[in-house]
Amino acid sequence: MPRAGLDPAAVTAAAAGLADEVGLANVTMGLVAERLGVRTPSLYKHVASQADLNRRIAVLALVEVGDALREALQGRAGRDALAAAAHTLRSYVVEHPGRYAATLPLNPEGPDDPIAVAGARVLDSLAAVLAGYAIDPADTVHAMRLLRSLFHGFATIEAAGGFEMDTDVDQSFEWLVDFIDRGLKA
Amino acid sequence: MPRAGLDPAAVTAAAAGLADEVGLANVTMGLVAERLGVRTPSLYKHVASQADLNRRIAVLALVEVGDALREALQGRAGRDALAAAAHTLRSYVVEHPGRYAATLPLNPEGPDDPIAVAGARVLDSLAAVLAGYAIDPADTVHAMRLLRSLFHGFATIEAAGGFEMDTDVDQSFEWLVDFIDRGLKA
DNA sequence: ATCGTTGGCTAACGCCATTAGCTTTTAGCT
DNA sequence: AGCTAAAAGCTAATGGCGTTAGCCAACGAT
Repeated sequence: MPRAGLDPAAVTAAAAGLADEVGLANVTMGLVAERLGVRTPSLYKHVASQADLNRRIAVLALVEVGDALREALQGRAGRDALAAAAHTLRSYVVEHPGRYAATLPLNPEGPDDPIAVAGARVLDSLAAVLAGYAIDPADTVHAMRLLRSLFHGFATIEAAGGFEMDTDVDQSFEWLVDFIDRGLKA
Repeated sequence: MPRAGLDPAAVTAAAAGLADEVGLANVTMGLVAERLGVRTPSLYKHVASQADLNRRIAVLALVEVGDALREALQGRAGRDALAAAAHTLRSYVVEHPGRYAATLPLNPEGPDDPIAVAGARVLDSLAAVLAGYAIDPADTVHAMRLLRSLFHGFATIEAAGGFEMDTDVDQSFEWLVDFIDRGLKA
């Protein structure tokens, strides 16, 4: 029988795709194997465990988010950059809820943990957004946490179907971006 | 052998306590049974399944949060109420991360689903906070979603250890409450 | 052509959720 | 007080999933 020609990246990609389709919690090793046309134990030649696979999905998601943010912020500043970052993050979570969910248990095991590296790149983009506002350097950390908390919370609740659909969620999101923009200018 | 004298509430309470101690994902039926001094299958006389147990934990947490909020908001308004609600929510999540995590998959199966009822009570308290500000009625929905997203996001990231500890998280939280207060006044 | 490495497979183990069916306690009724 | 029926516990068993061990075939380098 011919070989499947897998590698860690291919396994991670398949798992990430499944996570978006059926939810991260329902991504089973058997399901990933089936998707790849392989038997379950074969996966262990490429990833160490299910926990390892989840970490790889998280890194993939953080890298993708980081790239998307960097691209979206090209040449933008101030309110423009804020809106671009906000929409980019929300779109990513809506389109890839499973991948994104894998990033929630942020447990960097060290400073060179790939998850910490990829996470830091995302934070750099958020810092770039804040650079467009005149913020007391002592407050930038707080403003960063504000953005992280708000975007993460909104995306998570939206992905979980936590908002009543009788009022337009897009409209709320625009209102929210505007609210933050006004606040950061003061 | 004497009887254990369990009921759904006791099982739920034990499971919620374990969730706070070992994390919701690690709450196994066997662990709950052991905590209660009972064999695993006996639990099924009181709860239908593990999913049912998780929903009960979520309801418990939402009721507790709702009660805590209502009490904290007694006689307060405006910035005072906002700060009280914020601190109450954060404290609850820090002290009961496992219970709170059970509330994340918000899937109300109907308008009389206990999870929807308990959730609505929490939202009522948030609405009470906003009542202390002069907000265009058309914008209250957006402001509600702002508060939910922000508090939920902050608490979730904090509970996951997602904030670098080199800058005081308490200080960020105060800054954040102040930021929202100023914004809601404009 | 061959040899070692690599990637796939089958078989097997242990843990967990769940169900079936039995036994004993216990509350309510006479 | 004694009886009965439901409720609450137990043991045994099933099926799924993660993981490991050990075997064999494919493939790249010599």
